[in-house]
Amino acid sequence: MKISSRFTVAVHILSLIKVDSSHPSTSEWIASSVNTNAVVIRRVIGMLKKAGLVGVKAGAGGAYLLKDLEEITLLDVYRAVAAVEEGELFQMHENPNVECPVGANIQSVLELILKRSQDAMEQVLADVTMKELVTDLIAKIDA
Amino acid sequence: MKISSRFTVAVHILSLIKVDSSHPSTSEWIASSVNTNAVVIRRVIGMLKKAGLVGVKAGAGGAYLLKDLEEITLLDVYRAVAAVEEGELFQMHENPNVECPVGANIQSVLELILKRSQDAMEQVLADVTMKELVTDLIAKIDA
DNA sequence: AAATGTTGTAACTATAATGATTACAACAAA
DNA sequence: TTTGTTGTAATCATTATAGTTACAACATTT
Repeated sequence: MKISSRFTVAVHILSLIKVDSSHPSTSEWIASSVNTNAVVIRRVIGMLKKAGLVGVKAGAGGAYLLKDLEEITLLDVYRAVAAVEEGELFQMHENPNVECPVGANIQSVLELILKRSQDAMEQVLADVTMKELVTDLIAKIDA
Repeated sequence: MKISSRFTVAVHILSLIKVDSSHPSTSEWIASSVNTNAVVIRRVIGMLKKAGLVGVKAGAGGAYLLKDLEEITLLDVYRAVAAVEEGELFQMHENPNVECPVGANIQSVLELILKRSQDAMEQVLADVTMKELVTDLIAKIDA
């Protein structure tokens, strides 16, 4: 299974808010850039709002950043949209048979390794800020 | 979303084949240790077989290892059961609007970073062999 | 050769998450 | 007051997962 596109959509949203100042960042406008339905965008923005990353002018239209892009890591975004529940990237099989020595002990052995693996993935996200991403993005746009 | 439990089930299967030599490794027997249906086990074993990790005595009953555990990394197992299609851990949103500068360029900027993140996760799996895991497992069992 | 037990698959089911869509009340700004 | 937007509920189609039943093909044992 894959990690929900909510994550990449959220990154797109934040980038667009920052890069395009010619339009108010309404859900319709963002949806036309992402190429999806405005309600999908509103749902993701709702999650970013709960995480304190953006604010929204209710009724009036338009989302805006509440933090500097330097202060937002990709991991913050990833967590904000609950792309994966914390510490739950790998699905363990449930209730192995504890009567069996292997069944009784496999979980704890695996957990350690899988956590390391997941942590490594998240660490890469933690090391990239939205600022860096948008800088790269603008470089591409201007190229 | 989470990575399919096929992966941890597969690790359980390989471990059991190695650790428990008192029984032939039939799907029923393995299923009773994993605590699931025998057909689920057969399906995973089928994938491990395609990947060349195990052989199965058709009709007679019993799976057996085709490689030394030192030669099987967790990444091999992960790939064998197609827990995640190669290079596809993160779901990108499809068809962003190329009329929009952000939509036109966000994908390529994101791809690089997400690939790094995914590679970091897989590298941890690649660095652990089934041998190490089973050694840890036996240590727990004997403790 | 026959009986037994296992494998490999197909088919079906239930469950859950995703993403798209419609609808509409609440609200802000002009 | 009008207009346009947000927040949210409700519904739907699609997809993957995991469990289950059923059964033909096959190997081993007697």
